Amino acid sequence: MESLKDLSIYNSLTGEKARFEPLHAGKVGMYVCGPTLYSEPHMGNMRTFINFDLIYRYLLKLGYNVKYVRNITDAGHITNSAGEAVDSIGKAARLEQVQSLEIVYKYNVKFQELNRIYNLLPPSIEPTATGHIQEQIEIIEQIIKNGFAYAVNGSVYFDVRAYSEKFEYGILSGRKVDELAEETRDLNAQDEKRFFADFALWKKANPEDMQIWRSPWGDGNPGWHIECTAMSTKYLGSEFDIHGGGMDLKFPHHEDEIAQNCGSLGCNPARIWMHANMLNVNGQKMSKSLGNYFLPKEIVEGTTDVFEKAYAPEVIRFCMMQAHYRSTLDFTSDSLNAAEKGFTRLQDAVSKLDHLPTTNENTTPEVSALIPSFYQSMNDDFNAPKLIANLFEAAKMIFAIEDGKAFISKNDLDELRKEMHSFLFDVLGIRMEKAAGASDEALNAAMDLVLEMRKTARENKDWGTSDKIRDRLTEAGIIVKDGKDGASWTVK
RNA sequence: GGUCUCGUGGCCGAGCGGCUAGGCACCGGUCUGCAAAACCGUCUACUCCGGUUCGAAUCCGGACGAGACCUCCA
Repeated sequence: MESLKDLSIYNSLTGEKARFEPLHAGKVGMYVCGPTLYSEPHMGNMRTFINFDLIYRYLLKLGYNVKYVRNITDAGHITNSAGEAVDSIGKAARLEQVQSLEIVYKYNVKFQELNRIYNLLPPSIEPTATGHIQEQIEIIEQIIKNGFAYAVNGSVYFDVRAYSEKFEYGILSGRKVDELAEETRDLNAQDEKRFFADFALWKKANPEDMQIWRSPWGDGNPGWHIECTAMSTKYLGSEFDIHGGGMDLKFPHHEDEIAQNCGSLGCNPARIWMHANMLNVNGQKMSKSLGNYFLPKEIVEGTTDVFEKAYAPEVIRFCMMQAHYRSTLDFTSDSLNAAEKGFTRLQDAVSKLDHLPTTNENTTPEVSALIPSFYQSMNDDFNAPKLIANLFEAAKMIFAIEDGKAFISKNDLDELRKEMHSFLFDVLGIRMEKAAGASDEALNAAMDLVLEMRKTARENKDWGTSDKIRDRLTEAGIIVKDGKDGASWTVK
């Protein structure tokens, strides 16, 4: 059984899959870059968070005691390479004529609501950048003390050249310091920096900034990358197991985090770096200008023009789980509809688990192989699509058992039910509640009566009445289906 | 321009050197008063050109194509 817990993880740092060995037996420290709350997270953001939720859930499933830290960026990102002040949060706040704290709070409430809708487990801690200004200042002081940063006119920059004499800048993204100059498109940003690749740790305040803090270098605000270094260190220590985020954060954000950690504490913060891939919509990266941009809530409510109909959050999550976290995923009406259909099939099979015939004979070998396959798939770098294929195999076997073409013992059935539920609900995080309609008792009672009358009509071969009831109900939005065990209905 | 991914059947997507996932659609069948649904079965792909190998979708080289990052971005 122990081999069932032999997890391998792909490490972006090495470009290889390796057996996972936690730094401290039985415990995992994981840090994931969370949302920047100057707007509502879009569907692409959600995919990353959902993927790390899956990873968190599987680590828990394997019995690890996981400390999962996902930060909230609520301090403005300060500079771009051109050296212009870009205080995203302040900008959005002024636009909407409110205080920055107010806008961050507003979007945080929305973000937490999305977490519930999409069934994400709450992380162990969700620390905010603004709540850790002091820690950030202390890290910056340490980096200066170690000789890897310098202060200029109230700002502090990381000294990439000094750093690269002792450490390797670019180990994560495969960049070479000497080559960085050639690949930078904009070379106008020299201004205060000694070297074009240097990046801000602390930026002097502009008069129009909405968020300003005091520091040893004067009033200002922290650089974009330093908050993660400060918070990961505070909650997980100088070195921990897993650091994750979206692919687009690999450079410069994560590269600079490594530099800051090495520059202050002498080591790479994480043993394993994991990067989740992007979500495409209709073959292209989600973008407002392409018209394929939508919010996680809009697709659930059917209020986006990108798709013709609404999709349940479980269906969206299921669709996402059918692609590996390291692959790009394309959302189209076809892929979503396919996921919806498949999800229903799996749902049917799972519900049959509760009243499946068992035998005293041996369980069919194909059925016995099911549970180990679930673990093997997930142990292979969290291969959820493969797990789902295994679950469909299980569905097929469940139908076969029902038809008497395969067999399962009582004990094995109990075990299969337990593990299928666990992988579906706990690991994939997919809810399988009964479809809507069941909540309205009056409607249920009325439908029971109508279907009973129709049943009588059918027994009398009164097809006219029978079909009239079905057609009128269809018009009213209620679909009636005649099965072997009588008629069933769903609201559509 | 630089760095790096990737190119799988009608569509979405696993695969990491031999045993050729899975879902959806299509088609065929079972069931059914009809319809729908459901279940069963079928369909055998790997951008192109070289190379390595007994054997390649899978490794190497090249071409073409797509995308990401280099600038706020999950």
